[in-house]
Amino acid sequence: MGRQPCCDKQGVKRGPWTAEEDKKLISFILTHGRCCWRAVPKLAGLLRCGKSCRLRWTNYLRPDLKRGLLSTAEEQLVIDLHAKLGNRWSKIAAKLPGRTDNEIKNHWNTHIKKKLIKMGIDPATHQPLANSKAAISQSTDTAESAKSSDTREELSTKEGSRTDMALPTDSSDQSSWLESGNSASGQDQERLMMNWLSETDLPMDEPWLNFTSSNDDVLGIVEGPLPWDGATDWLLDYQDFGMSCSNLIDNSTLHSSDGSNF
DNA sequence: AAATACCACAACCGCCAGTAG
DNA sequence: CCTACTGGCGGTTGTGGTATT
Repeated sequence: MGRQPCCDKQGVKRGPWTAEEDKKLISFILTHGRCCWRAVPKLAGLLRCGKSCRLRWTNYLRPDLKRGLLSTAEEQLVIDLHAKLGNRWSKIAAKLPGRTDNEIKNHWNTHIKKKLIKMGIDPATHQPLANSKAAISQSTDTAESAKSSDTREELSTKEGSRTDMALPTDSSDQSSWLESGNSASGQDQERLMMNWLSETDLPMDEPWLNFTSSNDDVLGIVEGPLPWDGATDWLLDYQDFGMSCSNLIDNSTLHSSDGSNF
């Protein structure tokens, strides 16, 4: 039988995405919706494999993504869900709007795991570790966690007030926020997007022109440092719409062939 | 100031499930 | 039922940035 690789590795670019590649991918998906990922790189003029495009989109470019550290509420939710679901990161991520499985997985491995161990809780079973000595030996094993995680926890506590902005602390607010998907209604989103596109005159074809943002942090969705440089600040405006991709796809001229959801 | 260690997270890899033909 | 193919998932790695020595 044998399985074909997702792409032939020859002539396929790997490694970090450039701002220009991001723009191409976003522009393509905004104008055409999400068709089969295998075809995306060719149609969008990218030297990437489809899988790489899909990952980049779902983990990084999707406009409905929240960025920044997980709030304490989100963190607690992750712990609870992990206790029930285990390492089913995509299922966990589905309960945290604006968060990706990759992001949660990373956060689990780098922060939560250490915290739990330090608290004497086995992150795998969520049961108390056999004894405190084991806990201590394990925690020393995990990156001398006491040394650094203390300071980080302080930091994260401090930053909690900042990151909490992304998730309303009031539970009723939160539920409505969750239901709404932290976004405008579908029609509004589309209208906003089209207005924005016309106003900003975002080039849909190459060459990519300078496009700078003057409005950073409108809805508090975009937080923390973004990996792209100033030349791609336009993404901030783009993300600020908090729009849902599915609406775009539903209304796009080119319908998704697989019909799957985000 | 330079070297080294450590951390966070973006990206990749390999596998699996679903499905069309 | 079988095969080929795609999208998605979870584990792992690579790399850039930051802290420490």
